[in-house]
Amino acid sequence: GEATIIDAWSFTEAGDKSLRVELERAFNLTSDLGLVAEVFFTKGMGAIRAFKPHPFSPIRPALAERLNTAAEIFEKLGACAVEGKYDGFRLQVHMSAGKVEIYSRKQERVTHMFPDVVAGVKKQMRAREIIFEGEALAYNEDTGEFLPFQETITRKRKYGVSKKAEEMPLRMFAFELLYLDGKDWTNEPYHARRKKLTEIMGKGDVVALAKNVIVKTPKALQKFFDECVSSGLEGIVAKDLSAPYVAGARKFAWIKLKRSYSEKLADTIDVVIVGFYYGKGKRTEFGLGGLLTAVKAGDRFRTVAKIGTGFSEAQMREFHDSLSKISSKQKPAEVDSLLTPDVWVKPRVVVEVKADEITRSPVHKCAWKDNEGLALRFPRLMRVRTDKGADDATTEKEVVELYELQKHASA
DNA sequence: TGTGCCTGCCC
DNA sequence: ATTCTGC
DNA sequence: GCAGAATGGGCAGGCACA
Repeated sequence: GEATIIDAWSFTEAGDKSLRVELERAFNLTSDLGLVAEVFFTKGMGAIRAFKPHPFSPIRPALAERLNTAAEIFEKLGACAVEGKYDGFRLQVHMSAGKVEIYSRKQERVTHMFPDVVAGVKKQMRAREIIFEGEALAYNEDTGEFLPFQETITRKRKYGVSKKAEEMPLRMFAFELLYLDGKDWTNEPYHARRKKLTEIMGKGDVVALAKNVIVKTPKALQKFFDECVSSGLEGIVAKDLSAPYVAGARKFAWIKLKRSYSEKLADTIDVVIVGFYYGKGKRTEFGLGGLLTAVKAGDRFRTVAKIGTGFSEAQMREFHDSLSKISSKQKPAEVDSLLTPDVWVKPRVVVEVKADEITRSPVHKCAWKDNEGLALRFPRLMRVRTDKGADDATTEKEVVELYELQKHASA
């Protein structure tokens, strides 16, 4: 990847990797390897050290690590800032001389998809030149509810943009200021970035500041997390008050805590394996890349998720061996599935799977009705339930109940 | 014109 | 997105 | 600790084909 290329440049000049960090910073601030190369080879390291972001070159976004409890986060950061985590898509907005461009998390130009955001930014941000970030999502003004990610994502489109924008206006929750009127803000501490962002935010319906507090105790952190979750957010992101904005890195300056990390707030269900896939790359050697799993509905087994993560290499070998022994040439008669695994398996083995939430599905047969079923979002294997048989698996009815519960929980 | 399959990008 | 593994 | 490589659900859009 880019790291290898940058290392190579460092070698040509210094004979080792010593220039890597600075070259990488230049790349992270512009997402433009060509530009970094040109500057490096024509002007040298002095110009690389002087690199700063500028409008219309997307900055590679800072990323967050994760921890599982508020206590662990506080141990790591001490007193810190905490922001609500919104379940939409991340946008980086650039504005200069009245022109606005919007970039996605992967630095794609997505301006044309969000005319409503563009208009809101022009109207609300009191700046000549700015780069800032936030999360955009669909929002119901009347009920105050956020729409599920599945709805928000339909705004990511090429055609029918203005009609869709009218039907489903977005709201953008801003959380980072990176550049303002010629000044690079990425090296400023978080508290300064946030203060400045607050100062330049004008009133309006589109852009708002992300919910934010400063906490001085683990208890306060936990309380804010609970508030966020009960108001329908995914969780929180905690930030080191004195840390700069570290572009393109997963540093412990940002730590996320999602509601699904907690045992109590996650959906953990027991599913039956009905098939498996051989897998690609490294997994070829284990003979298993993933599992097709189902819940129980009377005498039937209806698919609810594929599981492709959470097992160790040893576990993959074990699954391959044990499942091969109960394989079936064809789909077992009692299984309802639109998907075809590489190997069908008699529904016998139960595994515990964790998921962030339950979503409507066009491909999974659980609770299938009117061409739509239910599926798990972010399914991962927790453990094998050797103590359970197929009859003890979670039922379709229980999944429906969890789905209903989840809908009402976010009010 | 409509359907199904595949890809790329969101998470 | 989550998770595991080699470095 | 970090980077890389496996993998998940699902959306819009492109393309082949009926």
